[in-house]
Amino acid sequence: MNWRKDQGRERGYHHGNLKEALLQAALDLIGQKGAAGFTFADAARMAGVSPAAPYRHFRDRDELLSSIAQRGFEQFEQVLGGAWDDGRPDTMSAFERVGKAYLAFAREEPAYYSAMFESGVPSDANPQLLAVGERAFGIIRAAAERLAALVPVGTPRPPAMMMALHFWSMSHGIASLFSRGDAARRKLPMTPEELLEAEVLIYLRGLGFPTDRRAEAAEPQDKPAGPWGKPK
Amino acid sequence: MNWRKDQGRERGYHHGNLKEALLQAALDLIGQKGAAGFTFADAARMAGVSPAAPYRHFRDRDELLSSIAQRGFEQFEQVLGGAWDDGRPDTMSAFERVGKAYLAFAREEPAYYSAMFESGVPSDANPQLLAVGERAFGIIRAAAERLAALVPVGTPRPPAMMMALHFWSMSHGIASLFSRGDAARRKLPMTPEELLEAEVLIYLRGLGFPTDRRAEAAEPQDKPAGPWGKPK
DNA sequence: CAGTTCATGTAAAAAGCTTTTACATGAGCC
DNA sequence: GGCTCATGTAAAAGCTTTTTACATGAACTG
Repeated sequence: MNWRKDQGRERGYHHGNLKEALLQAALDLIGQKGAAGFTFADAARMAGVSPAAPYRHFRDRDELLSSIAQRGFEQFEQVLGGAWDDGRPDTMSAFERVGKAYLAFAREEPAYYSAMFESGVPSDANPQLLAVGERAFGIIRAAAERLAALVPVGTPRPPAMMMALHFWSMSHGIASLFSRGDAARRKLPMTPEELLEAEVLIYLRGLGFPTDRRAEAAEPQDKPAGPWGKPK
Repeated sequence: MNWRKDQGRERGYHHGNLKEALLQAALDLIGQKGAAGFTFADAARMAGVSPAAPYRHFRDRDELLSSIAQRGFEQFEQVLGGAWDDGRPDTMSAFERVGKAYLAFAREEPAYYSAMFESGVPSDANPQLLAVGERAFGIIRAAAERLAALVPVGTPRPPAMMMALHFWSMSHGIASLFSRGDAARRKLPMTPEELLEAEVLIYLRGLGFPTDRRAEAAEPQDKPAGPWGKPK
């Protein structure tokens, strides 16, 4: 049977780039029908190969899923890292960007987000997945550490790790309850971004940060020159 | 073929309570293999009937799943409602109970929690599911409203609805990231309960609540005698 | 109590997915 | 040109889902 029907020109017996095509197809399918609905055979069909072909590149359906989760975390790390930008031009506004970037990723890449957090793929399915997940969280933790250093004296200062977990759970909670593409979205009196921003603001106020949004610029050079150049 | 092999005594051609048995079986299976892994045929087998029998009680696999989600929300409503107990003996401690109850439910009933929030069942799969979901959230919102009434004067007081959404997303974020039975649990420097309690405490401090845990008892009789009797 | 009815179950079958095994192809290499 | 091995295909077994026709017996009905 001819599997590569009419999708572009024939490429002959060998596909040439099947692994990539399968990853892309699976991503599309997850986006359309959810992580649960996606089918190995469907991905093969979409790539124009026989149902057995994918087994040359992935041990089974789960390995394909975890590969997508891994790729998702890689992009996630990029996005969060870019948003954080080592805390430039100042910790507070960079931090705010990270939050927005988190929600933007969940909204714009629901297929990746779904594979990463809602597909049932264990976070330690393979060492690389675990590692890249840690790196992504590491960005949130780095931001939390910089924020922790700014907590006004006289206020109880929780461990930076705990703050990072708080930020992560706030973001993930909002993303998974309200910021997804599917019909699970509840009707909100505001956007998820506004909801998260308000939540973080109240939380930071609870840590003693000044309540005025403008006061955030007053970032003291508390540590004598970290590894980051001064913002120009 | 004899479907009702050796599980207890024979009950003859008719099962007698198949719907209930299927719901129970499905719940067990979801608990063991996750919402994605659970199979309609498996539930039938576990109930001791033919693979076609479940179709007499559920339109398809999805309807069984959403029935479980609905039942889960009913229990959730009970648990949260019991914990809230109309804010007795005081708003703050009752509120704290609700948070603990939320996480306890997620941990002790992972199968229900999974069907409710991670199975891909749309929140409006049927009107009753939507309704009971709203009622459960309504408890959180009621608590948020009572808390909002206690926000000290001079502090910006966010809409109670927004506070409720914040509490929900905090709880759900922690539950779904850290408080689940499966291997997705990350290693934490503290329990999920402690994590949530700290998060809520900081948030409340951000709303102007006294930071001292003991000060919480000082709840003014702000409204002249609500519908709740005074705690004995 | 006999007879009928109807909800509830079974059997069988079609269609599709997963995964394995044996075989086919052809790209890259001596 | 001829090997060799990665990469595809075909075929098959064993699942699941879902439908259709038929079987059973519990509960009315007269």
